[in-house]
Amino acid sequence: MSRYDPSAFPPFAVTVDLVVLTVREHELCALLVRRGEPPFQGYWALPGGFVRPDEGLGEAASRELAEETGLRAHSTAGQTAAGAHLEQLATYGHPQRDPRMRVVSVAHLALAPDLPTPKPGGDARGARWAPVSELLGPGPADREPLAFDHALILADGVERARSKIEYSALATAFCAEEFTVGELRRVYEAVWGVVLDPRNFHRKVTGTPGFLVPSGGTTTRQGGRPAQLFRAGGATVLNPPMLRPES
Amino acid sequence: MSRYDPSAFPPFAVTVDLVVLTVREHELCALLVRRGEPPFQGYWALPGGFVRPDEGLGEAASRELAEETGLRAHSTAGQTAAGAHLEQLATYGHPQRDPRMRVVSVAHLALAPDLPTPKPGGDARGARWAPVSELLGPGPADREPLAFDHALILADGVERARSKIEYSALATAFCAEEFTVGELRRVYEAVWGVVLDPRNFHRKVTGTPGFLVPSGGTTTRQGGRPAQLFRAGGATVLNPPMLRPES
DNA sequence: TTAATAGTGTCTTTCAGACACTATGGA
DNA sequence: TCCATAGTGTCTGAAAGACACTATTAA
Repeated sequence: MSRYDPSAFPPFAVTVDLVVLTVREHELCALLVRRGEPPFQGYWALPGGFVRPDEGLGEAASRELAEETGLRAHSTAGQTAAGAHLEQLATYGHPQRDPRMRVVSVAHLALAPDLPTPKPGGDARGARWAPVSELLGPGPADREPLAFDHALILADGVERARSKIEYSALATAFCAEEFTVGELRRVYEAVWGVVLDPRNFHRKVTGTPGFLVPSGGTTTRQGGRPAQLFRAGGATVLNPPMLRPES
Repeated sequence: MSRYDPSAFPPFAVTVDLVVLTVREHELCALLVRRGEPPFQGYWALPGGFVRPDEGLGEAASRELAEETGLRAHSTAGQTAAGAHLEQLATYGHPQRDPRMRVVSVAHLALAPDLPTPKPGGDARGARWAPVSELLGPGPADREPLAFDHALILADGVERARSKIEYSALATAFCAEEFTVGELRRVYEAVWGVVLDPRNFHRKVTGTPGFLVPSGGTTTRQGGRPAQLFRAGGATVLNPPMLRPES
């Protein structure tokens, strides 16, 4: 009973699927594409595709992300100007998840700032940003289902994002290169679906070493008193963490 | 450019590899098996094997765990008598990670109580529990390397375990069905490689709702004053968490 | 002036960490 | 008796949450 018999392995197809999240108009949104062929023709699905024979899993995810959004991914450290955070999420391999053949999908999670194009992707298929609240949660049972097991993957990705912004500086991946404390707070509020105290949030976020560095300027783009502009500091883990309010 | 063309997908082999951790004699240990055939013949490796055409990824991991250790896995909730915790860890698919062919491995993490058999597995291959400290970290450069990318997978699994016992009740998966507070403390000390204050640990762990439930009895198996016996409570997330000492 | 957002200060409670002290068994 | 471990109490400092108050812009 050899463990790796190259002449007699069961054949699998391996794909990557992407949970691409952004914050638009105070709402957490996910990128969906419309399927142009069966199965699930006409359904909305997560972007994704086959892993090529000579590329790694992260490479494949990065390539798909660029094809769909034009974003360059930074899978290790924080993002820069035209970049997004990208990390592996989980792998889904239920034998019947694709009705045609055995497909194992390595899902990845990408966090991006609000993109200028409302309908991204140069592809011929349709694409849209859909509010996560309309896709998941205790919504009406008649809402449009996603293709394959993509609702499950999306739910896992959203939960990963919600929990990771507690202990890491990842929330800045949703912001532009320069942002205010208020804009960062609205990111947390949108991702968690809560309302946070602006004063406590300000004290906490500016008091966490390495989270934010002042970039010098100010802006009044949110109205009111001019707010300092910040960039993401080098820190990846937050100490103390930003704790999500309970229940 | 169809995304799922069943007639022209690149063929992959899909395996599961297991990071099986336990605590033996105050040390965090991982289960290794010796490879009986090339490549890496004679090297120590993580247990694992091919995913069968009709089984899911978690099923495959559970089957491999049972074959290697006799443990039944409980992948969702806490473990029971002869069970271990099992969860998906991450997927490794570098194109050259196996010299013979394209293999994508879905690694899983299993946490088990100290097993009665020092050399587990009814298989003909050798197997052993190896202290994690001897396999990872800034040890001597002449230490025996693991097969494939298994050192990387092991490091990721150990880091996952170290971080998960902070926020979840998973540390009880390393204990027998009934255990004392001191035994649980020694689990934390072994996994984190630190020394904890017994009094503060006791106060914290007994004050966290749902973590421990008294089972009524006492034991003196650790010497000293008789200690209360506990079972794992139903809680999966700990609030407040058990924070790992810094640096 | 009013409305809106930015930012500071202050109080209370909770909890982590340090550590004195008591309790209860075995050798 | 001594020694080991179990378990409680008490103090201090850090930080979260509630919220009064000031600051600075645009309409």
